[in-house]
Amino acid sequence: MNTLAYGLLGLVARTPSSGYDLMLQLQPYWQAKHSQIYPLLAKLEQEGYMQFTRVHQTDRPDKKVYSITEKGEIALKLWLAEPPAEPVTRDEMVLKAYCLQLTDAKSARALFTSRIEQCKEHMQMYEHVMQEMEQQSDGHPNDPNHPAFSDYILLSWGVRRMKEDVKWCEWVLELLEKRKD
Amino acid sequence: MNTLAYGLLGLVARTPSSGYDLMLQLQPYWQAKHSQIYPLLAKLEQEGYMQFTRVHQTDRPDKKVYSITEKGEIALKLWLAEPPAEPVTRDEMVLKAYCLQLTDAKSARALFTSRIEQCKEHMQMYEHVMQEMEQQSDGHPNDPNHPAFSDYILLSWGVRRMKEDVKWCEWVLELLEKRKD
DNA sequence: GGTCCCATGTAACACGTTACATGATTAC
DNA sequence: GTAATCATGTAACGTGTTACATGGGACC
Repeated sequence: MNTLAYGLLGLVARTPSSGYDLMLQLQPYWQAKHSQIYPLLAKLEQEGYMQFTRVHQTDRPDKKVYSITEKGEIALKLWLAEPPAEPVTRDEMVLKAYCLQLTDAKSARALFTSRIEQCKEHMQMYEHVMQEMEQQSDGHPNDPNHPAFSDYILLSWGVRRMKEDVKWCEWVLELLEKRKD
Repeated sequence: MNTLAYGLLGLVARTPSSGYDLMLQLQPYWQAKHSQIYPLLAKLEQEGYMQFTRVHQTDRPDKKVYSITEKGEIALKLWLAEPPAEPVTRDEMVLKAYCLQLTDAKSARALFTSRIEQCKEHMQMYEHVMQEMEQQSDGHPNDPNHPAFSDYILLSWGVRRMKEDVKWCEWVLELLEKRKD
């Protein structure tokens, strides 16, 4: 049982889904390809954490819809009660920023303007989804009892982080103005 | 040539160092164990991106001090000119937050209080190093011509992020007050 | 005497990505 | 026709972690 396994367990606990669907749902929160997900689902099913039913579709290929078992729910709740592991971030940008002195001023600036663009793209995506949520008439998602509460807070985290990263990049760009080459 | 290889190249370009030293220097920016670094350094040396000289020490074991070659510098500068890849973050916290509805209110709150503690610890470390930098008498590191400029901006990024994450956790904790169980 | 730091390496395993493989339906 | 989406899987490879292996010096 690794983190990806618990992530999948968490998704199917909310809504029974196919492997393909889980892959898409998981993307924003944990990057994993279908080639990693399918074998893991098979393993989780064999070990009794999940079960699946084959669902026939006429317009599309048939699918296996996975749902959580009692054993899976117990394991999931035990995992949830443990404090979260420290995040692991692998950002090429950090390594490149560390080498600023080795580049010309132009490349140095480009590093931060590129990152600003990346951040803004993500921010717009997040904000768009949040706005759609807020416009639904089933209550506001900032209510912790709303079913989309967790989605809402994670999106707002994304927006906050992107905003802060943009601010930082702009601050660095300002400092870089004073650079002599 | 992968990202870790360029990271090592960037470090030795600034200061020729041993594998052990590179491992320690790299830790804050890219997590890698010595078992990954030593073979990679050997490969980079064989392919002509780096060279090493054996340095004898009396009180400690001898070491191999790696420095960058011309070929290495060219490769490094080409890499620096490319826009940075999108960061990859793997944070268990995100997956756990997604499952908030499945836990009791107590575990839900614990998730965010634990994260606040983690953030504050990091923040204090970063701030401590920054303060030490500022107290050195060789100019202020927020000058882009200062040799520690890149270290300084990366530390300040760390502090900013940690502060923002704490704020977000506190915001979520406030919202969670209204939860009915 | 035990533990920590320095210093370098290999081996086995776990995790993640890319590529290979198949095949139907929908949209341009 | 050609590309995209849905749907599931395997194989090969690259990356990252844990464990094994060695050995001297410093410190308590």
